[in-house]
Formats: sequence, structure tokens, C-alpha cells
Amino acid sequence: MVDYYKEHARLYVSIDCIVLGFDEGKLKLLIGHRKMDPGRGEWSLYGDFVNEDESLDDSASRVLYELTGMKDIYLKQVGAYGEVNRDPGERVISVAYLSLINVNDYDEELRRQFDLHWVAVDQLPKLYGDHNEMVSNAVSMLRRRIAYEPLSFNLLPEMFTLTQLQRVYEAILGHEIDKRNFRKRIKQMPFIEKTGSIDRKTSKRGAAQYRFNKEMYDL
Amino acid sequence: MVDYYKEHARLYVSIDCIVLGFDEGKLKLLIGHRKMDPGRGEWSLYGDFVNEDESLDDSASRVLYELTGMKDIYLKQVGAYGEVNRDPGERVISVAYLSLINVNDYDEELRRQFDLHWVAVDQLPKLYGDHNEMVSNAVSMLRRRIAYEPLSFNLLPEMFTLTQLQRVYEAILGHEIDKRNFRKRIKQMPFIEKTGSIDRKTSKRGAAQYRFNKEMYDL
DNA sequence: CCAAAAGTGTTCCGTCTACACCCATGG
DNA sequence: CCATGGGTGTAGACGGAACACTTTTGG
Repeated sequence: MVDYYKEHARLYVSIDCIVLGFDEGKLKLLIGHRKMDPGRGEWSLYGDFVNEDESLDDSASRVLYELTGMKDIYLKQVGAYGEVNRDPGERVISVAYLSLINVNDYDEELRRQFDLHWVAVDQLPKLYGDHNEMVSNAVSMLRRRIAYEPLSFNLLPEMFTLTQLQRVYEAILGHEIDKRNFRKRIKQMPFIEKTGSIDRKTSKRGAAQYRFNKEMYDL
Repeated sequence: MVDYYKEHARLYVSIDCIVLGFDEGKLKLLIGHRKMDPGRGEWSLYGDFVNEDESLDDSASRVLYELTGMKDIYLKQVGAYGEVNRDPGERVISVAYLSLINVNDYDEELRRQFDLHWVAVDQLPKLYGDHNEMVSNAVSMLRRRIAYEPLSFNLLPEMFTLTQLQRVYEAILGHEIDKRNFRKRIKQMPFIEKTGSIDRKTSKRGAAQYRFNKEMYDL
């Protein structure tokens, strides 16, 4: 195979995953301590370099799988970050991806093994390089999109109560929502269907459990 | 300097510029015939490889400057494209940038010299690689953003009439807008200021000319 | 029996939409 | 004098925001 472009520079390209979860009523980010030089020990997003033979999306899926053991997760590109000195080590272009997971589906073993921590997004420490900027852009993106797309489900178990769903919206938007208005809005969405079952854990009275019906949404 | 990441792959990284202009009542894209192999002669966006010592944004500015001789132009990242075979030549990651220019500011000489053509975005030919996808994402982005940000000005001369402005909105949104409602909305924007002057070219009666006041907008 | 969460409608206000006629002037 | 584009206001529809009480039951 001819190398058509050989006179041009080749750069390192990496993926950084912004993994968000919902826990204790707050939006939380999965971060760890950097395992390589430079910056070893600093708080950092989890990431890896892109291989020759994988697409950016595939690479992001792989990184997330290595990290969480989870597949078929919501994953969306946030953007490419390319300041010359953004990484203290070398010139690296990084493509940030946002992923939304349900913290309960995520194996605690794996979390400890990778030494990862859930930290509230509004109380983040300084992260490695430009990672804080990536996170803040990812959260802005999530806020914008949640008005149009049903994304909150990715942060919840398969079955959830309307109150749980409301807490997720509140955590993402950063303000309280009126219960009656919220429920009115949700009832208009045909893809949120009431299951027969009742959750008796969260209240004495018990709350109806709902489910996101993907088929209904895709219509 | 130590190469911390030397065991990892390095990839070609390029910029592709989606240059949009407004002409003859339509939104138009600047495209040319590809000047290198593979795909020589195919319709293509204008782009170039990212150098070692320039950021992605700087690289996009440079590409646009080489192409149009224009600086300080609206330029916004659309996203990174990284399918393994997206470029028929080699594995190349490309970062797409949207730019909006006023076609009258753009030198006709330069256009001919680079053999570039303005083509209506709703009548585009098949472009090289995944360039059609980039354009369609860029146009979607523009449509979404125009509702919140005053971007239309970038497509017009410094002074413009309200009818011209309306035509730009219509071209971007793809549908007609009621004249009175449009003017009502515009009057609420303090950063669109009436200049004293009157344009007598577009109508017999003459139309008031307006201007975008950036200082006012930045407040 | 009471604390704690679930569930439920109505009114108001601001925003968006539809819609038709007069004005000024160059040719 | 008339064709052409510039300029203006009002009424109805719609969607979002504010707001308070009843229900159920585990402890």
C-alpha cells in the first residue's frame, strides 16, 4: 500500500471518557489517579490511545469496556481537543466522549481494582491537563440534549419511579422542578410506560414503576 | 524530551473546512476538485493536515486563511471523524470545522485560482470520503445554533437590510418566515442597531440598514 | 396515629403564529 | 401612475410556570 500522505506529521490520538452516573441525588463523574508519566497520581479521566485499526467510536467503546466491563452503553462524542500543550507529556489530540451509566450496574470490584472514584460534578478537583474543560463541555451538552432526547434512563435502573426520574432531571439541570408539571410532561411521552409493579423500598405507600420503551421511542 | 507514549500509534490528523456563504437567496458551500491522490478530481471540501506545532483551532484558521485570505472568521468545530476507512488513501482522523463568510468579502481571483465553486447545500454532488456527512452535520449544527446565537451576520455585509437578514434565516432554516413576526423578533434584539443609512439598491422606496453591534451583544 | 412519599388539576401569563393593508419612489 | 419592495399591529392558540391538598401505609 502506498503511503499517500507520508510527508505529513502523524500525531498521537487518544480518547478520554467522561463517565457520568447518578448517585445520592447527584450527578457524579468517574475519575481515577493517573497511572503513567507524566502527571502520575493526578486526578484524571480514564482514557487510552486510539489504535491504527479501530474507529474513534470503537476506541471509545473499547476504553469504556476495559474500564467498566459494560457494553452497549450510551456514548456520544463531545469534541476534539487539540491545543499543542494540552497534554504535559507529548503533543496528543484527544477526542472526548460522554457516557451515561447506571451506577448499580457497575461492578464495585472493578471500581476498586482500577482505583476509580465517583465524584460529584460540581465538586471536582483539578484534573489532569484540560480534562476539567472536557467535563464541563460534556455536562453542558447533556443539559442541552436532555430537553429533546430521553437520556436520563441511561442513568437509572431498567425500572424506576417518577420521583427517581425527576431527581435525575434535577441533578442534570441543577435546579428543582415542580412535581406536578414534571409528571404532566412525562405522561405525554408514550415511550415511558407504566409497568404493573410497585416499588415499596422508597416509600411506605409504594410508587409505580416505569420503564423506557425503546421501540416506542424509535417510532 | 522523553517520548512518553512511544509505544502507541501515531495517526494522520487533518482539518476539513465547511465554508458556508449566502448567495442568490441560498445557503452555499465552497467546494473544489481534489488536488491529490487518491480521489484526484473528485468534489471535496478544502482541508489540510494538522502540523505538529499548531492547535486544531489554529490549523483550521490557517486552512481557511490559505483558502480565502480571510482572518477572524466565524469558525466552530463540528466534530472528529474517525472511521478506519473514511479516507480512501490512508487512515486519517479528520476534524471538521464550520465557517461562515460573506461571499462578497471573498476574492473572486482567489476563488478561480483554487478552482473553488459555490454550490447550494441542498444540491450537493457526492463529495470525497465522508465529506457529505460532515456537511450535513455542520448544517444541522448551524440550524440549531441560529435559534440562540446571532450567526446570520457572518453571512452578510457589515450593513444589511431586514429583508436580507430574513432571507438568510429562511435559507438556513429551510422555510419561509412571516415578515411581521420576524421584524418583531429582531426589534427585541438590542445588538441589532439601525444605522442612519438607507439602501436604495434593493428597492425603489429604500430600506433602512442595520448593523450587528458586537459590544452590545457581549454584555 | 403520624410521618413521609405518592399522586393529582386549574389558572395565569408570556410567547409564537396567523393574518392584510398602506407607504414611498424610480422608471 | 403603477409596480415593487418596505414597513406596521392585533387577536387567538399554545405551552410553561405557579400553586395545595388528599392518599396510603410502615413503624
